[in-house]
Amino acid sequence: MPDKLDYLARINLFRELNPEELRRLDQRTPMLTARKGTILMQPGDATPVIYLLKKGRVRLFRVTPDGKELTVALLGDGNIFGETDSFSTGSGGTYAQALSDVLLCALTSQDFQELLLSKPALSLRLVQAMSERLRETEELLETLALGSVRQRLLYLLRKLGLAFGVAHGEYVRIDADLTHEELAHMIGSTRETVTAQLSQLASEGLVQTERKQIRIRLSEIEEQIGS
DNA sequence: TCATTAATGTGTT
DNA sequence: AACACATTAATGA
Repeated sequence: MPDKLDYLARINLFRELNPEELRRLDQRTPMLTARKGTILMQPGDATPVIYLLKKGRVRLFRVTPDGKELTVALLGDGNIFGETDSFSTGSGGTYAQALSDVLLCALTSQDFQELLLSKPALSLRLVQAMSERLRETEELLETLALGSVRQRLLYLLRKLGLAFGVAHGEYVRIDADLTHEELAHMIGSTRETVTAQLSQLASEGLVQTERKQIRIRLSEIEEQIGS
């Protein structure tokens, strides 16, 4: 089954674990829940922890010097995030916020290292996923630096369509409950501008929008990006 | 149902 | 892009 939650390189470590191993992991790691909106991690947190996201959605974001937020990644079930000396999913200065109620495992970096040693396939997968994340980050950087808001939004919609898309007749529905504001945070723009650009795109027939729902014509958007 | 909050739409600077 | 404000949908007491 294709992975629906693959935005900015999902690292699904659970996929590499069999049920017994998962059970063992559950037993030795504190499980915690947090409600929607909670900041799970922020720069300067004393305890280096690796989190495994068991259920829910989390966004990683950074704050620019002038106080604006830039979303760096959306994570779904099975993702990992955190900062330690030996491993980092961000580049320092990264916040993590729950976008839904979430269920997490907290691992110390020691636990995490032991886990990787006991299961080499995990390390391999981690390297692959992090390489992919790096590649996507470079691509994102280029688009953010060079593109118009329209270009950036189209780029984002394509990516979201590929990651969260569900076929919906002529359209692909982006199944991620994103608000215009959240979209703006992902492309370094503002809520109003995203709203306006989306209605522009809608008038061109490239997208259809409803509150917290967007459907896109993926292939036509890809054409637009190419040209 | 009513009141409040969240999301979106739009015009002005 | 920032701001103000209007409209509409969702939430929840």
